[in-house]
Amino acid sequence: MAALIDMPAGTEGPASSEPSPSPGGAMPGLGPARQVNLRELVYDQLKDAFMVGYFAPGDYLNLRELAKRFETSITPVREAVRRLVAEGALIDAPGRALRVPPLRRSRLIDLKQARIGIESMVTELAAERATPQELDRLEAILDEAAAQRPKTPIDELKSNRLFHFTLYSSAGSPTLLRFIESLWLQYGPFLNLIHYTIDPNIHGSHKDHRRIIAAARDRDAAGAREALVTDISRSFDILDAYTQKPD
Amino acid sequence: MAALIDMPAGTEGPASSEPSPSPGGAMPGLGPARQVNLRELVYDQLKDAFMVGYFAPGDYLNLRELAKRFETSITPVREAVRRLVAEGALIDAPGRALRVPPLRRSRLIDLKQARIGIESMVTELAAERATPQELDRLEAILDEAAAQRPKTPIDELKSNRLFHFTLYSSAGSPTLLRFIESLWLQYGPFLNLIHYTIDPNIHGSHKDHRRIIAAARDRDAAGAREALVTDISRSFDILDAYTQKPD
DNA sequence: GATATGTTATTTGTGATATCTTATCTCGAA
DNA sequence: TTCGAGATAAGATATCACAAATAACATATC
Repeated sequence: MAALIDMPAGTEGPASSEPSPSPGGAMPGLGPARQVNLRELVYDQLKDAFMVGYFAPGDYLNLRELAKRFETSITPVREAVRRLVAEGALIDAPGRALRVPPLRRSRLIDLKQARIGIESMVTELAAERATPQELDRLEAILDEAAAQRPKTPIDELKSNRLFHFTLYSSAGSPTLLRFIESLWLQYGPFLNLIHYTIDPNIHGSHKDHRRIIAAARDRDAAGAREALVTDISRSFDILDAYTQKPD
Repeated sequence: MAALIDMPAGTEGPASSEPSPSPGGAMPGLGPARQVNLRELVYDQLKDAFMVGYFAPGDYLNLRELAKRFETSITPVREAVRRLVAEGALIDAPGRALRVPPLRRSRLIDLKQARIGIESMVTELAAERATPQELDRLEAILDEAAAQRPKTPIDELKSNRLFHFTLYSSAGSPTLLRFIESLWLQYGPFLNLIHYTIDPNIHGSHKDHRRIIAAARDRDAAGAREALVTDISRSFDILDAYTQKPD
C-alpha cells in the first residue's frame, strides 16, 4: 500500500470546531458538543482518501498498517473498513484480503450507468425544487472555483465535488444522496489513474455546471438533466482511454 | 426489543453443503470449501429479519442481547450491525443507541421515490436484456407462488422478493442491485406494521408481475416499467393508511 | 541439478474478552 | 420539586488468542 497523503489521527480533539466559551461571559451560541468516535474519524479520513483518488484500483489494504498510521488499535480501523466494504469502495478478496476493486471495464460501465441514472434523476428533482438562494450558492461555488489560483487537480476535484453535492442536496432525498456518495466513493480510485493528468475538458465541465444552474432557474428539469449527463459522460470518457483491457 | 423469529446461530457448521467424500473412492466432485465467518452469518440472519418485517420502526437494538441470541461474542454482532447502519437499515440514535429508523411520512415518501426511480430503471434494463430462459424462470416463480398452499404472509413476501430480485438480476447491474437491496432493507420495518393484515391487493400484484414478464418478452421496456411502478405504488398505498402522523 | 512437494514461520483477518467512557436512571438532600 | 452524586447499562476501544493463508525453506524424486 502506498503512503497516505495525510491522515494524522489524534491531532484534532473531539468537538474541535466548538467555539471556546468566554469565561465569565454570557456563553453565546454554544451548540451541542457531540462526541465523535474513532471509528468515524478513521472512516472520514479513509473516505476522503478514496474520494481524491489516493488509492488505486487493485490496491491491497492492511488493518494493522492502517491502525499504525491512525495511531489507534485495529478495532476502529476494522469498523471503518467494513463500512467501506458495505459501500462497495472495498471488496473482500480471496484469502481474507481487503482490496480496492481492480479495474475492469464492465465495472466502469456499470458505475457510469448508475451515476447517470441516479444523478440525473436527482438533478431533475433539484432543478424543480432548488430555491433561488440555493442556486445563488451554486453559482458562488463556481465563481470561487474559477477565481482560485493556483489550482491543483485536488482543488479541482474538491470544488467539483462541492458543486455536485450542493446541487444534489437541493433535491431533498437523503436516500438517493447516500447512494450517490457510495457511487463517488467507488469512482474515486479511478481518479488515481488520471491524477496529475492535465484535463483539457475541465472548462467544458464548468460550462455544463453553468448550464445546470441556468436550467434550474428556468425550472427546466430536462435541460438540467441533459447538461449533467454531458458532464458525467465527459469524466468517464477520460477514463475510457485508460481502460483498454476487456471485461 | 421483541423476540426474534428464529435466529439460532452455531447449529450449521461451515461447508455443511459439501458432499462427504467416499473413503477409498475417486473423491468425485469436490468443490471449494470456503469458510464463512460469523459476521456474515449474523448479518444474513439480521438481514432476513429486516426483510420480513421482524423489526418495527423505532425499535431499539442491543448488542449484548443480540450476541446472546446468536451465541457469539459481541464482535461479529457489532460488525453486522455497523453494516446495517451503513446500509440505512439502522441509525445511530442519541445516547449511542442503535435504532430502527422511526416511522416518518417524509421518509416513506423518500423511499418510495427512490424505489420507483431505481427499480423502474433496472426493470427497463432487464426488459431489454433478459434472456427467454430468464423470463421463463420468472414465470415459474409466479406459477409456483400461485400453487403454494397454504400461504402465509411471510411466504407471500418471500416469493415477491424472489420475483423482483430475479428480475433485477437480469439487468446485469451489480451496483444498482446493491442499492435496491439497501432500499428493501430500509423498507422492511414498515412491513412489520401491516403484518397479519390480509392484503386484498395481492392479486393485483400478481397481475403486475405477469404484465412485466409479458412486456419484457416484447422488449417493451416502457410497458414493463409502467407495470412495476404500479406494483410498487400499490405496496406503498397500503402503508399510507398507517402513516397519519405528519413529517 | 531441476522441479515438485511437504513443512515451518510469518502475516493477517477474525473472534473473544477486559476495560474505558459516556449516557441514563435512581434516589436522596436541599 | 429540583438538582446532583452514585449506580447501572451500553457502546467504544484495546488487547489477546486463534485460524487461515501465504511465503520461505527444506527435502525428496526424477
